[in-house]
Amino acid sequence: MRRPTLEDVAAVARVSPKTVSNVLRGRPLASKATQERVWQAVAAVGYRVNRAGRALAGGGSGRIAVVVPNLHQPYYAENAERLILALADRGLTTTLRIAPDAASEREAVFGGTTADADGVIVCPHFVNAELLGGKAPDRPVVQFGSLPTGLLDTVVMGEREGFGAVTRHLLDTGRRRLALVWNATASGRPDGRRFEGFVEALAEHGLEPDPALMVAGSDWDWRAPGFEAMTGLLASGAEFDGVLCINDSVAVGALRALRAGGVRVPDDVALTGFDDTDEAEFTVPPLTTVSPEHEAMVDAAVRMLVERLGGEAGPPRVHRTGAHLIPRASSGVPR
Amino acid sequence: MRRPTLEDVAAVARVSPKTVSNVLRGRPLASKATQERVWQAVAAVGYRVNRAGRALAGGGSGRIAVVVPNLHQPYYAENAERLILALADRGLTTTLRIAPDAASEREAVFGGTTADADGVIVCPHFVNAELLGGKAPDRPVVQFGSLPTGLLDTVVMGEREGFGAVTRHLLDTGRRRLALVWNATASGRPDGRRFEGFVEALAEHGLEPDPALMVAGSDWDWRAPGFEAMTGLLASGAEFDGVLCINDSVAVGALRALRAGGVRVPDDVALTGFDDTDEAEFTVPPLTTVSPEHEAMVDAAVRMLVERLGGEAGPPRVHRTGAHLIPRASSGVPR
DNA sequence: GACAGCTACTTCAGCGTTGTCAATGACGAG
DNA sequence: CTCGTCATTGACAACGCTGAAGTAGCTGTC
Repeated sequence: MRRPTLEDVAAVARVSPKTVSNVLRGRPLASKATQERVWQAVAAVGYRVNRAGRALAGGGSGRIAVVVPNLHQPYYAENAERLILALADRGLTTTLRIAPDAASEREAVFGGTTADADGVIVCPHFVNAELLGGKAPDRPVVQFGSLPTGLLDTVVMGEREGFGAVTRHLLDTGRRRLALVWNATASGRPDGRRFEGFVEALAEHGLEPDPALMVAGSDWDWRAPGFEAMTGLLASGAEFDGVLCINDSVAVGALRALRAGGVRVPDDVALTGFDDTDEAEFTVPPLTTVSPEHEAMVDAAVRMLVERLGGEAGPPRVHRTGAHLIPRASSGVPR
Repeated sequence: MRRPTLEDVAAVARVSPKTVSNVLRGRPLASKATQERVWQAVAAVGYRVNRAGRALAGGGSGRIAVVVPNLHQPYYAENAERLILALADRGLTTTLRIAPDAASEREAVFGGTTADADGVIVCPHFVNAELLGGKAPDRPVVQFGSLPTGLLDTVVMGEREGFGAVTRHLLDTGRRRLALVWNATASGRPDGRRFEGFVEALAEHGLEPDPALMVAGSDWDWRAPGFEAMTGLLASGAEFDGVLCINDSVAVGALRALRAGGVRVPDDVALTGFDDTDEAEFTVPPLTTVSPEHEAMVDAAVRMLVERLGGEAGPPRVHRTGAHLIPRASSGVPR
């Protein structure tokens, strides 16, 4: 019951193994008639390419490494799922690499443990120009989200416009004292494109961010830090009628803290997240959030990767996608 | 800048490539001194094994396929994460295959699209003896959870005892009219080991399941079906003071339905889940659940797989793990 | 002192595929 | 009718690694 090889197909199609190989790779070298015969033979013997052989001979492994910091945060799990399925549609298998720290993320991008992949899509938690050491990897790597480094093809989400939109949404519904629950940043203050969107939207209403209302959890953007940060904010005695969280998971943590503190959402305080993860739809109350247009992001990432795999040269590209508000009950009109 | 091969290492260590290979594979054929020299040479040239070459030559690819129905359900995402990390600890890379339907799950187990993996760990949604066609695959496959088929090494969680424990917990805290929110089953009625645990625990208190209190969502065990099912139960006008859900995701959906219906948790109704996923800790109120002892399950699965990869023969084994109650506020004592 | 039985290696062929380049045949031009 | 050209296809040698089957050199044995 040996697995059929190119040679078996060749015997049936009455051509050389090399011709079978050419047909399979879609090379326009064989005549129509030969191609036809080869495909029939492939079906007849039930041939499937041996990736190891192909990889050894230099034809590529057909394998893509998807790199995420973890899978327990829905944001990463859901993106990994979308990417894996989209890659599978193109006939590419996925090696999923969990890189929980900067060193392993860097290593995964450059290829130590993912050396057998033809390309990489990294959902970065750490990547930046410094981490990359200013060097571009020697195979196609697409960065999925976060800030472009100028070194990698990058898909960026509509962070500024999205966060601006949700900020305006709160302002438009009468909220004025807006708190921010962020992840830990190097500077100790909220930063990044989302923060810019926030500041811009406030400015349109003649407002400025209030440092007393900006809090961050410990080192990771996740539910527990959101809970901690909000608990701290409540304890500070600060007054606010709206809370914008850097993402949905943080918002879920913050929501629990608000409820534990006896604060009603949305009656006393409006709450919002970002990312449009599945969990946001099933919180109580359902969470207003921002959709980064996942489909468009995944499409762009896979398309760019495939183009590079196909030999496309040129400087790193940046694909920008939009973002739109998903209003739900957590930001309902206050009484 | 060619990637170093066995031959490069061999040249430095002044031995044959084959000896280097033997040392790398841990074969006790070389002398201590030679082994030492080889390892130094490996470090010196920065050698990393070429998996394609090894796989072609028959030495195995060092790659394991982890098969899950999806990654958007936290149960699967969290298990995938644990499995991938545990496999990585053993030097095994993971191909993550998302198999959303029975056909692709079967195909992934038998090896069509995962042919290049040395072994498989499948978190099944469909696998059963019939689906497998009564045949065992020709490479190590470990089934992670669900019912043993007698064809695969299987890790089973403490479903019956776990569900029994949570049932007793509700009974012990005075709940008597217990509803069940299940996933869709072939029979249209709750079944399986968890259900057995439920029935047993009820019997200890001289009670029987009430068909009017058993509901199921549509075709998938997930938040929305939990919501639907609970909405239906509320609409039926049935009275109950406790709800046991087949898993945490269903419970999250049910929780939202309860809240939407103005039912207070836990004051009016106690609510419980199963699986101890991360989301259960951050619902409002936090969800009482059952921990299937993830660590033990993952350890057992990886250990069995590695043993099989190491050539261990013998009939399919079943490793049973325990389960313990994690009481939280959602099942707090009623007023 | 010839030889079996070790230990410590090496040699060799081949895994399935592909790139390179050569070979074949058909066909039109001269 | 011969020759060059183009369109097809084939032969061959890798790619990096490992299993099987060697070959030395040494020890101990009768």
